[in-house]
Amino acid sequence: MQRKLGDLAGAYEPGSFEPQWADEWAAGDLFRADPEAQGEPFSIVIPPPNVTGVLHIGHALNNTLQDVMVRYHRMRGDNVLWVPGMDHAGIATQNVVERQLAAGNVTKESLGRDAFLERVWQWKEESGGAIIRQLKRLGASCDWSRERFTMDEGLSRAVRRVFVELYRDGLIYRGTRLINWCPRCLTALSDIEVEHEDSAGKLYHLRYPLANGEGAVSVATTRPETLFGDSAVAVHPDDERYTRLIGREVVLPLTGRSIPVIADTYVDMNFGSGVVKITPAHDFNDYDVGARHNLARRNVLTAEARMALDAATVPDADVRARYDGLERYAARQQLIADLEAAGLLEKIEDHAHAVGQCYRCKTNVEPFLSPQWFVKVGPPEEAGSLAGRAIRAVREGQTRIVPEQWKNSYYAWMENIKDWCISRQLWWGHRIPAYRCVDCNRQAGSDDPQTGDPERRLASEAPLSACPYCGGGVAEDPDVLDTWFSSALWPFTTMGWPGSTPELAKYYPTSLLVTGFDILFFWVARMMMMGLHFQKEVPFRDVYIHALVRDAEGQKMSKSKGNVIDPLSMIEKYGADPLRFTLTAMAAQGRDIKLSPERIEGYKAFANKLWNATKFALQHVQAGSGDTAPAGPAVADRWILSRLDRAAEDVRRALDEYRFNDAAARAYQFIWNELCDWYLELSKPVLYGDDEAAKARTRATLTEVFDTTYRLLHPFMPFLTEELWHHLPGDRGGSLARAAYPAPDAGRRDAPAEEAMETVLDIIKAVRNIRGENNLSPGARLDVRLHFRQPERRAVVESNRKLLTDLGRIESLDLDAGEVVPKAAKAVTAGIDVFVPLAGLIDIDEEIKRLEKELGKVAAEAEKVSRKLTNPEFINKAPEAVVAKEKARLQELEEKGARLRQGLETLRA
RNA sequence: GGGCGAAUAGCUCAGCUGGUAGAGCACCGCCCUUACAAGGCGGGGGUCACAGGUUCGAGCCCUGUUUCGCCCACCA
Repeated sequence: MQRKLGDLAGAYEPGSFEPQWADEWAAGDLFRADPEAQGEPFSIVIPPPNVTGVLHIGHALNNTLQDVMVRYHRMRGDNVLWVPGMDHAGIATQNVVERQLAAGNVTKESLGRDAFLERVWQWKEESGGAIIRQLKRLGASCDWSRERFTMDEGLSRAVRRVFVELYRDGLIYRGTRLINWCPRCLTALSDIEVEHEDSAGKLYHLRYPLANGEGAVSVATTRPETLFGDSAVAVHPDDERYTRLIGREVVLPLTGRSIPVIADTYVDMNFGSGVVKITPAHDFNDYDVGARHNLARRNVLTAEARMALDAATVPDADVRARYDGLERYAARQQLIADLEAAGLLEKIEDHAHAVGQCYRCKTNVEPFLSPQWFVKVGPPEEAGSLAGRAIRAVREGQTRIVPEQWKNSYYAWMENIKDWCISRQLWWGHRIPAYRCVDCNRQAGSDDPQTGDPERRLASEAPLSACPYCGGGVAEDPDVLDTWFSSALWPFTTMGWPGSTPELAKYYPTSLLVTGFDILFFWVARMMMMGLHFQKEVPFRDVYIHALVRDAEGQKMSKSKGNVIDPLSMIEKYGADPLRFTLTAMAAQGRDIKLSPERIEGYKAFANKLWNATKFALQHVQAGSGDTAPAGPAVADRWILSRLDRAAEDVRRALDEYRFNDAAARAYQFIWNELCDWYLELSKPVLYGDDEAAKARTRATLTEVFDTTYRLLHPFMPFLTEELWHHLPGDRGGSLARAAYPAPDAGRRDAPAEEAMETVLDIIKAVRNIRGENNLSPGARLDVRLHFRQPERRAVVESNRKLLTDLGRIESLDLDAGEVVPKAAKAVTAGIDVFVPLAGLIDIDEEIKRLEKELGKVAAEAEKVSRKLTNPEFINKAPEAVVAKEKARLQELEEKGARLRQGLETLRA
């Protein structure tokens, strides 16, 4: 994998090396996981992107964060597995292909099921790989040899096994229930696949005449067209306005049917008239009320949400003829017109309310009575139920959710969970492995005692050709499973379950799941339930929930708004590394990311900085290729190594705690502010000097520091660091991705060097400050005189005289100044007074102003601290260490103030 | 109707267990100094939304208020 570098001469151009590295990484065995190998397991399964898509910015964030963790752990020497793959995304993909067909005026029905599925597979093969290619371009270090697809052979077998086992355990059942139905997709949906969008609707007040002719009751509804399906009207049992009516009957307009007035506490006395129409087949509340009162369920709609009235429901043939086949909203208009004509429309009010919409096509969903398959997930309070176990696992900390605030959402949802409708009337997906015996019909064993599905069902992993009970013919269930059913199994099916594989033994439970909160319920919760049931163990130890990426204005990105930031064009324009670094640096826990291209551009400058710094270092390191092993490093060398050691420790800690932004910021800060701004500048006097031994030492340090820095930064910017790393001298045989991550090293930590350098840097900063504040030219060389209040600092200054004079642009440096230097600018650092004699350079008034400003700050600060210290409460109650610190600080400030004042007096004199 | 989160410099945001308010960009001044003008050096700028409370001490903890944002929910 040694890659002969091109030229570093030019500027940083990520496009010139990123794609090559992406190819090389993907081609090799670099990221292949070996369950037999040594090392602590660290495993992640990718949240499988839909085959419908291209990489969007959310994927870029999600996979960048995973890759940061994966590369970090791999470099730490862990045994790492990152499983890539794709999701078949049943309803979404079917919709895409149907739309394509529609463009050619073809329907899936005209093609037939098998031919249609062939088309979907074909489409999957063509475009399904795009996102994988894009992930590679982003730098994702997955084990590409293990790429899985939710509908591949192995996973499909696992899905059938799971279905059959759950069915046998009584955890999957079939029943005719009121479910959410999309009249456009023509399929059932689970509760969470319905989105509730507040919209401006109307509240219609209708009059239902009393059967005895004594007037009418007023009924408020948002859905008048379901009137035909009414089985009762309900009032609250305590509502005195209506107690006399309970048990009487009203006449349902247009049908002539008499329906009872019932009492149920579900009714809110304060809403509308306090009388509610009860339509058990078209409303979830009414369904429950109907069940309590044993009311008939009259379905008045087709699957397409058109009116379909039978003679029992609406005896009047004319009425039926007028409504049958009318689309639901047309029927509403018709009904209002009819009621108005009959004098039964009291009023219409504006009324904002939430209407459920299909999460895939935004069509208003219809509560619809139909036979479906369900997973029995509750009751949540029952410890042994699927939901109960999933709740307990998080409560007991077997799985940790980060940031913790999401735990509340998880609990809240889990504790109110209802059975999961898993059948979909689609073609694309896992065919439900269940059969209906054509001959055993009407046997005992009805699934649902109340609504009754009187046909015996058989679940079988292998295709079934005859009924095992009677030998008769069987019909395969035409439906497919909810796409989330197979994703719920992802953490263990991708590892070879139902086989017992070395992968499962080594890598399950996975170490970490990185995902967005939008699929916490769709996916995470279901994986918890299925993992616990089938593996007797949680599917992941940690769940890191990241934020949503928004545009610079904080708007959710959407195609219709046109504010989508396309990660691929960002990579094209700025490079994958800057994009990755931006996303990582902005990934603060619990906060959405407002992304703008300018930010990425900013981090490209950072990459460029490191690129150029490397150019500088190599130019010198290569010149010294014949160096022998240097003697002990100089203080500046020890200092930068010590600082780097601190940075490594901080970055590691941040990553261990999933504080991605802190980790990125710390690496950035070290590289730019310590390595580039200081160390490289400090190295110049040595490298351009003529002390060969010192040069050799500095070259060795440069090599070591850059080597370690690339390792440190590699998880964030893999391409740049890999490229630069191979430019370093020596044999860099493998890939940086397999090199060791910097670990805190007591040998590098060097407090005396840090303290010594602080003295030197303080003097340089003081001189620079005087220069800048007095508007002296940066080129002007100054005479500087130092007075040592703490003589022990003299030695370090003396031995770094060259650094000081170069970086401070000092003409002459006098270490023997007295306490007072007339007509000089003055700065006070720890233990040292810094004087710059004016010698006609400095405007005395300007310098007086500068000193006054400085003194003002110091005095104000000293005043604050001194107030604190004269407060007996503080002295008595604050911890000793805090008091001591404040005392020291006050002394320091007072000393500094006195010195500055002295400087002022000297100038004024 | 519940729940969660946010409010800190002109802008975008950090600020981990309460102990000297930070960064990037923008701004001002001086510099094309032999890695980098995608740069260097120096500098200005904040009643930490508001009102109370706890504490020796609050951006951080508690209560309330305001303004945004999100999630969940079957008020017809």
